[in-house]
Amino acid sequence: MKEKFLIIDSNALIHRAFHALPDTMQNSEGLQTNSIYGFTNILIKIIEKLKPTHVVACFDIKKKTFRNDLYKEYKANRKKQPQELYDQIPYIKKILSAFNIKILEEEGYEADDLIGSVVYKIKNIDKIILTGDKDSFQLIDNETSVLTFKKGISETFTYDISNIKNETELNPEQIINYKALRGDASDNIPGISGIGEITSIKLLKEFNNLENLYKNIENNYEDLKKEKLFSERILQKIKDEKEKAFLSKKLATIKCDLKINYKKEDFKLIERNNKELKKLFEYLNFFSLVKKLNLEKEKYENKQKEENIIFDKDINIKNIKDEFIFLLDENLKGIIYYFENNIHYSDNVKKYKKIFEDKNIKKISYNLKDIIKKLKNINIEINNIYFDIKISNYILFSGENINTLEDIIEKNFNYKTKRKQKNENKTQTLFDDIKEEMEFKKEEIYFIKEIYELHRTELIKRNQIKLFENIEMKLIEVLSNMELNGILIDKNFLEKIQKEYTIKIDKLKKETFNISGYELNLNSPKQIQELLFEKLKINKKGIKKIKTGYSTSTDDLKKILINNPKNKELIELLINFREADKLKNTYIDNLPNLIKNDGKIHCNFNQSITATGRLSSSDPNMQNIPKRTEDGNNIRKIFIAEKNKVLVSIDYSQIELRIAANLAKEEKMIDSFNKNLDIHTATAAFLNNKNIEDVTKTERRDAKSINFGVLYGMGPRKFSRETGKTQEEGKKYIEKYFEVNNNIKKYIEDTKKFAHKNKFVENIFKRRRYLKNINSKNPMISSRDERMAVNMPIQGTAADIIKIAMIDIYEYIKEKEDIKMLLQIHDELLFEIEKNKIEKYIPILINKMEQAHKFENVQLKVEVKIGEDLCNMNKY
DNA sequence: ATGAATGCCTA
DNA sequence: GTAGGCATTCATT
Repeated sequence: MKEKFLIIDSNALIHRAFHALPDTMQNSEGLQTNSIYGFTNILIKIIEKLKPTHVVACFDIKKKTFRNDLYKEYKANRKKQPQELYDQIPYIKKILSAFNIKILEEEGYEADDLIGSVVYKIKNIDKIILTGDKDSFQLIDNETSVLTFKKGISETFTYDISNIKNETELNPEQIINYKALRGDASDNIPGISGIGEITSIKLLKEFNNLENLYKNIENNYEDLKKEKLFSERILQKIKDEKEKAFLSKKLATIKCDLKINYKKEDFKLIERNNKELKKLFEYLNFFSLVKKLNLEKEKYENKQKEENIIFDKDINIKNIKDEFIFLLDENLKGIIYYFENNIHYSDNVKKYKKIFEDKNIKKISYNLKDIIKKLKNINIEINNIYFDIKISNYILFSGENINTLEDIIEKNFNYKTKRKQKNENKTQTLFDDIKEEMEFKKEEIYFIKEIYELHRTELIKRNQIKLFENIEMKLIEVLSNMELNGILIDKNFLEKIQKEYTIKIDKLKKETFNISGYELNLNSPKQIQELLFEKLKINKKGIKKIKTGYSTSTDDLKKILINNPKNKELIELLINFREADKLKNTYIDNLPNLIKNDGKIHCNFNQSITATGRLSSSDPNMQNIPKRTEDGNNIRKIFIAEKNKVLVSIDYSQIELRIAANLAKEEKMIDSFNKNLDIHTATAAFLNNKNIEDVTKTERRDAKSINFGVLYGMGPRKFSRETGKTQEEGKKYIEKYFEVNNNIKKYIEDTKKFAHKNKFVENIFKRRRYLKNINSKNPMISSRDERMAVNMPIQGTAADIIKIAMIDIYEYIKEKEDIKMLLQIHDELLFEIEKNKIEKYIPILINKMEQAHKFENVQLKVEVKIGEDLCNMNKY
């Protein structure tokens, strides 16, 4: 194996990490750890990547260096760094020792001088200098290269003999001459006044070094003046400031002749002390690093050998410190939990009622929403819902679509749980059922604890702990409550329309077959294609092409309707069949299966699915109940209020446009909202240079389409299709929109820039969305990510605002019997309130929703509707 | 049984 | 153009 010598400029890395990582990174004792973490992380990564055979870490001892004797102002401009930085250095040295990496430092010298001297002394080995600055470029030679960072500490770049000239326009040995002329503001090296980057490079290209430059200036001054390559002013300065130039050169020159009392072999990288490292990392709360070193797997395997489940005796609450990590059995009889470094099992959940209800004990688990619901069923309340790793996993890694406990464990620890192994090869059973389940849970509870610690560190590091604790964790109980509430169903009405729709659909089918001349499956796009485009030979021009031929979607059927009057009846029948069949299948036929004993439907709100922070709903999806068409809206009569109660719907008015106006600080939009104008009419007035009252219906519709379209990154093609304009007209219209709303344009551009640079975007609550294809060379793919990037901060901010409102409202209503929160439909909340209490509650609900977040420019606004069923809702 | 493809419902 | 859930058909384990 080829030998490689990694030489670390420790102080440079420590400073870099200190400023690149947030100061919120602390261990449980309050020690700031960002430098330690950054340094260690880089060290591990570089060792993995370069696989050096020898390593040394060089440190400054910064009192006064020999350079201050030469020039007392040297580095005098440097601010003293905060004490929090210096406090971290001892730990970095301890970590280096645990890695068995030699540390070099010497009074009166900088790390650079030690590096130079090591490079000079140790020959016949490839040397890589890891540093944060460019001073060490002067050391580059055939076997020495410099590895530096770009973008904080997230990317690296190697300078070596082959590329240094291209990158800096200078040879390594010219670097010190460059500093002699140009100076270095950060080190307070003076240089020659009035000579900057361009002139110094030009001078060095002409004269190569300082000595030769002065030889020429002193001997051929008049000739140089005549040549006019450099102005007389410059030449005079050079002449006048000779002393300063040579002093600067001395200051910039790395000393290479310090005595190094070691041989090459002394720097050899030997096996690290894992035990010591584990101890250090655990003290520092670096759980992700424990994992990175594969220390965790080792730990778990050892633990497994020595440990068995302890069946608990009566446990005393006082013995549970402040964290309770637990999982329940499916049948709610058993509980398995982590306590005093052992895994305990009890077959009596009820015995733990006091612990669950204790407000001082933090509850930690996976999928607490379902646990809360189960415990509620056996009359146990749970307080201090503290950490759910399903939720933390979503905040941290939502882009990866990993949601199950087994997958979260596998992702974090590269370990396949026994449950997952079993599921993958179904044939073999490890144990009998109870024993097997116990084995599975034992593993899972162990990993929940580890993941909790790891995720918590990561949330703090990314500054997302507030989002996690104040929004997502608090929402869990709210959602479990809504799911338990459910919404009442009018079974009689459901049975009635089921019969009606059966007849209606049958009739539509028969009429269709009369025209087509044969029976076909109207649900089969393939057979519809055959009928329309082959049997009837309908013109395919303008019809959307899809993988299997031509589309038969309603949109395209409507196009056919316009161009083929003779097929009008058939196409209309198909469209009507589609709508009726959809309503019957999706809503009427399925809902009865989901009604529980209380006559209600209890949908599931998923808190960890969407990419933007919204909730989603399933079984059934209560967020897509029809509304737009008359027949569709009629379906809503299925959902009713309980006796003596009403349904109250409160929805945010134009919440996304209000957010966009605030984020972009778009004056015209802000003004329109604050004057309480209809935003689409106002936009139309601006676009057409008209007064508000003169805006036509079409103009308003086009403006509405563009107002929404902009939030999604719509292009001229879609816009023209939606408004019936030509693409040319559409393009002009959009341009006009951005002229009028220039701040929106700027906001979109800035967001895209941020996304390209960081590969993620974030909303005002620090929720992130990663965009892994944003820099794809394929413009189809990269622009898709750009659109997602523009949309997420807006949609995601709206999502978090309504979550905050839900939390506030729940806090207020949770003990009350006469008001319940039933549903969230993205920008709307549905309540069920006793009829004679609506005047009491509605103003309070309005206030809590509108005050959920205070914006600087445009405030939030809601609208209220009331009704006895979801179809007939009237303005309040 | 499972998954891709198509289509349709919502904010 | 964004964000979802879900039903059906049809070809494939």
